[in-house]
Amino acid sequence: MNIKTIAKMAGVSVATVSKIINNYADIGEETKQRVLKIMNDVGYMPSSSAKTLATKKSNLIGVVFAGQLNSDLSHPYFVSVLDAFKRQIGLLGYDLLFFSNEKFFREKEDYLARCRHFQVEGCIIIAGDQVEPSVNLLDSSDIPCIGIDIKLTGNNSAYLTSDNAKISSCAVEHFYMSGYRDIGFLGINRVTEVTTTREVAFKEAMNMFGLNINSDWFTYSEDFEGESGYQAMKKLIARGSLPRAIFAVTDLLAFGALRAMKEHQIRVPDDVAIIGCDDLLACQYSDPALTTIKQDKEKIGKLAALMLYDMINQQMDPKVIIVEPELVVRQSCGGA
Amino acid sequence: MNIKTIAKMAGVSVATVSKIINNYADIGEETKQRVLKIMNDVGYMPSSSAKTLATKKSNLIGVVFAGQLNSDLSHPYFVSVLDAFKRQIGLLGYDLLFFSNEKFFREKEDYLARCRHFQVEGCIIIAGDQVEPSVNLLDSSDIPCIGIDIKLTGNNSAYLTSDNAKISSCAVEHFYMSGYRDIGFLGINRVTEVTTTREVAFKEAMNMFGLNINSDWFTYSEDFEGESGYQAMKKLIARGSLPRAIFAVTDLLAFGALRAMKEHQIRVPDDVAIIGCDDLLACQYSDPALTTIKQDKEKIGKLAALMLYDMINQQMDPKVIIVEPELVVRQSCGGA
DNA sequence: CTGAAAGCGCTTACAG
DNA sequence: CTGAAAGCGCTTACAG
Repeated sequence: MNIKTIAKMAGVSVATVSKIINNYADIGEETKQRVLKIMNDVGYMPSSSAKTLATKKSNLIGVVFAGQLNSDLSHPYFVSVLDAFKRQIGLLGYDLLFFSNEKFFREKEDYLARCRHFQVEGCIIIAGDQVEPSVNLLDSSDIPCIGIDIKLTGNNSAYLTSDNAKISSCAVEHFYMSGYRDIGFLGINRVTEVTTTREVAFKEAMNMFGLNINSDWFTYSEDFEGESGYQAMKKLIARGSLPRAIFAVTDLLAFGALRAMKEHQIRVPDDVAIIGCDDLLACQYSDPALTTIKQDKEKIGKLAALMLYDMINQQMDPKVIIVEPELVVRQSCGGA
Repeated sequence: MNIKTIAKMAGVSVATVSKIINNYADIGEETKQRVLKIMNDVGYMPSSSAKTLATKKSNLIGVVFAGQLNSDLSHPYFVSVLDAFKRQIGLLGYDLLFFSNEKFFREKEDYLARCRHFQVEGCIIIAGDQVEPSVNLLDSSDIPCIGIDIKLTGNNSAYLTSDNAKISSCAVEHFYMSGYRDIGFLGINRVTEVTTTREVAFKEAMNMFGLNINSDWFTYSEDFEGESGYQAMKKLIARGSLPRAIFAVTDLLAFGALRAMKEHQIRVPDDVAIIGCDDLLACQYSDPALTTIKQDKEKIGKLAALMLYDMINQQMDPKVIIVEPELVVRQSCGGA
């Protein structure tokens, strides 16, 4: 079923049908209704590829999970952001194309090429670590890109991130105000925009409050999984000296730490208090419920869609938007 | 940059370039290498839409979240399945097209039309509730479809689901063997393949063990969110009489129930034991850690990809595959 | 081993 | 208000 058939059935030209599909004004009302009815009756649907080929517009947004060790659909934080993004960009009429990371044309991991290949109109790039050069290529291309937690610098790029410095200072401040002075840090052994910022800011905040930075109380997990947080916490415990409070750069890591402490009969928050970051769903149900710095996933995803849309359509000047984090007090950080 | 330019640069015909791209055998090695080098140098990438238009193959798999109240990217269980699916289907060379549910051509929610529109080669359909007729249309079309937790009956469809009857009997059996006799049920107020099966099987299992089914101990949440499980549990508590154990059809609901009980100083498992279903990550960190019936998300997602691939390529006879669930014992169900 | 040409299903100036 | 025709960038018999 194609446009030609419809034209024939209606006794009009292909051009006329095309104009009706695309809502051109200069079509007789009677003709329009007649053609519309026929299309409806036979369930005609224009071919996307033909349209894309003719117009260079695909109505598709590419989603790329950047980095060697990308989070894909496995990190609850990014999934939530993406969920909000999908909802909003859907309202604006776009569908989403998830590039598989596994395989591609002649084995090359070339995002820009893939975007051209599918003629996507814009991209959302989700942060990962060890970001490949091909992401930079995409970033600096003419394809509008919106980054989540990844600093994009291209002329047609913008990015969103929580205020990561503030996240750390929030945590330290809350510890301080709750009477904690001996504060440790559970970080991650990978070079990421986000985690690096949080660690630097953590130290600055410690300094600001005149608190001692004790490197014995710093421990690092291998990746973003809860299991790795567990391992990292066990390493810290094994060292013998424990801080009274720990800031974990991510809820997932905090959960792992919680499990390690439970195993070692270390009571939270009585022996060691802990604050995470993200406000994953599971924070409400953990033992104890996790005090955390909330990132507004809903807002970030929605804003990303809106900004990308503007960049695609009105050549809006790309910007960076920093979203405010928020302290959510639960049970894992009492008072010292 | 198109095939014509490459042909001109290499001094060969467009047809020859096309054959090289598609790895035809009947091309001179020298020619081939020369053209390949040029494509590489200029970073040429064939246009997907032109290729699709010419071949009717898009290398795209559509993902549809069925149902009025679909789970989209918000239900951790389906996200995990999808994650595994994406990884495997990516290895097989496909990218994923997520249809936005929000809006479409002339406001119609017609999945089949959308699939034709994009010429997707196959679809994965994720269960939701109040499934629209348009999903049935897609199911009974010639497009290969693989369902997750949704019974597909079309000639080119297959589906995967955990053995939901067994899930319930596992739970009841474990309760029974742990000494519990007064068992309640936390279900969901929506007509879904999965939840209906679990409820029916729950009652059958209760009968099998000669246990009393007390309707006072049945309570239903409005949807799949933890918050709704919380509300449902509060309703049950308000009725005054509590069972000694509860089977929640979903971990998310169980988490909500956990919170409600904590608020009412009901100890788990001392006062009321609970078993969930899914084995979400959060089960490990909840208070207490949740005993659950695990669905093998990894396996289901991977199998779905493999089956869909076979259906697309070798016209494999569609099948239904039932995946075995597995009891995971943690702390929420001790001994009575 | 290589190429000319028709065709895939649309859109878009342009002419009337 | 409507239509003829070129063009988008590929693939694929078919001919040589």
